[in-house]
Amino acid sequence: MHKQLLNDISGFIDLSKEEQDSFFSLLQPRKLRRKQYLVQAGDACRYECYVLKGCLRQYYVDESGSEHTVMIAIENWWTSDMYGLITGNASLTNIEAMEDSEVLLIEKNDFEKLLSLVPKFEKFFRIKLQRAFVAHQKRIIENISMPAEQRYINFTQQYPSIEQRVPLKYIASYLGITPESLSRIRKQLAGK
Amino acid sequence: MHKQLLNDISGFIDLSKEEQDSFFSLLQPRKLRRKQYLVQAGDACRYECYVLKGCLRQYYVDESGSEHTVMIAIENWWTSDMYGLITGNASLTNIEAMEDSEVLLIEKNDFEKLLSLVPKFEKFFRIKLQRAFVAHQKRIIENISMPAEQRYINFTQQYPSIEQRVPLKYIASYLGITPESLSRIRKQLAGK
DNA sequence: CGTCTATTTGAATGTACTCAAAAGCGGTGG
DNA sequence: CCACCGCTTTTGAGTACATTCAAATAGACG
Repeated sequence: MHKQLLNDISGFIDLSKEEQDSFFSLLQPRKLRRKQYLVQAGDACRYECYVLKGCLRQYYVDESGSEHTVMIAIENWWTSDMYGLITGNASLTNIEAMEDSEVLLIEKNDFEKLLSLVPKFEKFFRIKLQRAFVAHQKRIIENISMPAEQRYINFTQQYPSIEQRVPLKYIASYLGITPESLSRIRKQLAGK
Repeated sequence: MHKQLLNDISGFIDLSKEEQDSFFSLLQPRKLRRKQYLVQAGDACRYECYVLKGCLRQYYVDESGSEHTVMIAIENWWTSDMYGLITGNASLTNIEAMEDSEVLLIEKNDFEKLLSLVPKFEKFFRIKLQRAFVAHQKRIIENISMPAEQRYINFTQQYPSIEQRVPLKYIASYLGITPESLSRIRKQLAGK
């Protein structure tokens, strides 16, 4: 069961049968419909979430009401409103399914229990977070140093075939540009 | 000794006297002159670095030779080229002292040793990385959703009095704008 | 004091934005 | 199965913001 997730984990730490079982016992499978929220800004973020199937987006809504895509999580990604999760405060972002999806949830308390009961998971998430750190720095560098066209090209390489799954307007908002600008950039690139 | 660092750590984990000592034994104090490199892009990143005093900047140099400031690390911050550190590959960024500085270094191998010998440090760095995760997401949101003027205002609030310490051109490159644009933004704001 | 670097200012250019409207696409119900 | 509706994407025109390049001014350091 949950072979996907186990594969992911065993790339970094070795779990005994018992550790696996106690981990799995904390996981709550859930199906999400397209457009269904996993987290809404303002609510507490109660879960860490692993995507088995489908596609979620995390987005921030600014004062003027515009949405800004923080993260696109596909199969085998972890997602949550990290701010809400670690502070216990209201979440800053929304997380919504863009396709009918299947996820595994770990409740905040269970997550903390897991970390203290099976310290190997401290290592696992530390490593995951280090990689996220590098990925975030990369995205920041791109944002501050590259024009939108180049950021779009990089995006399509990082998420191959995602354009067939996700409305372009969300990609635009991930890149920090308007849908109109993305449309023009794509037209531009098509003519090459 | 190293009270600063101990304070920081004890906010998150409790260390026994022995654990403290074994931790401190791994730390290498180093003084850096202004403009001295701690890491150069292309070299291996051998250290995790804690800033006791002074101010460092981490920056990326693109193909056209422009510098882009990824991070500004002042007192009590940790810094390193995380990519180089976790992969063992050549560093992607430079880290340079902007003031004469004092830092504590942990060699890559010692760092890994520490994590396996004293698992509490897994927790400590996991928590640090979670906070960095949130901070990075915040910066990404700002980059994709706010005009340069607002990003600059936020920056001055996040790093109060840093403008007295750091040349403006590095702040501009942190914000992803040219020094000329920052100059105009500041002029603009001054007239309010 | 002089030199080197950082910052400011100006003018022209370019990139991305807004607002408005048209075209395309997908799903639903008759 | 087609027609319609709502949402996404494209296109156009005008505007705003930030850039480039060049030059002047100001500051810091030896």
